[in-house]
Amino acid sequence: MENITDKKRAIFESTLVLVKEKGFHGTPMSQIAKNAGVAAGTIYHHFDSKETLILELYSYIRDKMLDAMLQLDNEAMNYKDRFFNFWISHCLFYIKNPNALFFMEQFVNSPYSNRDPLQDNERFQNTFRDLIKTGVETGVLKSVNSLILSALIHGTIVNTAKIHLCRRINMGQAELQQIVELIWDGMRNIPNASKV
Amino acid sequence: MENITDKKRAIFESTLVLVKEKGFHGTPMSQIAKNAGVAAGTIYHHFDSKETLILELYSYIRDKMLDAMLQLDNEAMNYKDRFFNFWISHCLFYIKNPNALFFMEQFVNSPYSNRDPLQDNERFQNTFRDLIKTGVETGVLKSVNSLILSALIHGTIVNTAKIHLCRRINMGQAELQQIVELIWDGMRNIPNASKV
DNA sequence: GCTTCCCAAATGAACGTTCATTCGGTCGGC
DNA sequence: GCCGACCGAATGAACGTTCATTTGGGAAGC
Repeated sequence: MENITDKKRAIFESTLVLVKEKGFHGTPMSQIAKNAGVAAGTIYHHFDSKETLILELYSYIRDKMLDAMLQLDNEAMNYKDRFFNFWISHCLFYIKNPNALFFMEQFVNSPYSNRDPLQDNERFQNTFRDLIKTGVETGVLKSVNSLILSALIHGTIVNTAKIHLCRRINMGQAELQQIVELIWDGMRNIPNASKV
Repeated sequence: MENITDKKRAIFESTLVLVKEKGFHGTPMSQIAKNAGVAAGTIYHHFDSKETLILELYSYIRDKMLDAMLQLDNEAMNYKDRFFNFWISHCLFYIKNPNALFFMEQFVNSPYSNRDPLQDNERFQNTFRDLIKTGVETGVLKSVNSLILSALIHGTIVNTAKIHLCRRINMGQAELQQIVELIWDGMRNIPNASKV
């Protein structure tokens, strides 16, 4: 029942795991091939080069994440619940897919991410940004540049997942909830807030 | 008037710039040497290997950062001011030393950072953690695991600096101040906070 | 003061390895 | 028998590292 796509996926998964463990530099194409159960040459039937493979893997992961996000989002919820739901489900996605998280983190901090226009990256960022923008415009969130706000919030999500995964700090639903509350307290607009 | 240390520093600086631009993988020793104005072999008089060079550069940067932090900290301040001062000066350090920031970010997301015990890394993390711990213990900050809190806050600092450096969002003292306020609102303990 | 010797610092061509990529060939479906 | 998918040994370039050699300056001997 193995078709073309399955082989491609095997290559993707193999690359993902190896890059997480060894970094881009430390993962030879030969080992990607071996772990994927294919020959070295086969990779070049599916991808032009190692760089292309990495770039396409990035898009692949990004799309998988976007799907997961959109599936869990519920526009009918009130804003706070939607914010919480979004934050937590996003965070849980990272926690459940550590390979994806570490790959993404390495990727965005590498020269790969600057070579490509990454234009359709926009769709991913916008999904998130729109939620924040709505919050700012309706006065639920603080009146801060929504680009800055969404980047900050995304940072807290990634960070929380990393803390959970790297340090040995037990972090269940309760702790996650505590952290979102904290983020929310920072981001939300406090009408009666006038002090020196 | 050039002594041993100057050569080492030249190698460090050269590595820092190249790693930022091209990543660990993309910076050959030969180019590090060329940009530092030394011969390839010279690097090996000062460092055992490329890995050692990277590891030592990491320590070098970390210590420079620690010095900058400690110099600006003022234990006599009241807690909130001290928190703000710390956050902002830390953030400004990153903004003024983008090469250091991007190097560190690449480093911690690379396999290098797991190979080494990094025991004296503790001293760096503790400086920050102690400030947060004090806040939690005196009830100024929310009663959350201080390890988590300090990691979260450090994340916001790094993130803010990156937003400033990567996106073209103008971010002066005023915007920075706005962001710390926001972080502070999230982290501080709100005594009369009981709601559902 | 001059010469000699010494050694650490520095050099850069050469080496051996590793790795991305290529290519001639096999196999199975149509 | 043709075609696309797949294989894996072969290739060649790039890279980290080595080493025989040069350089420069300071100490010792006279």
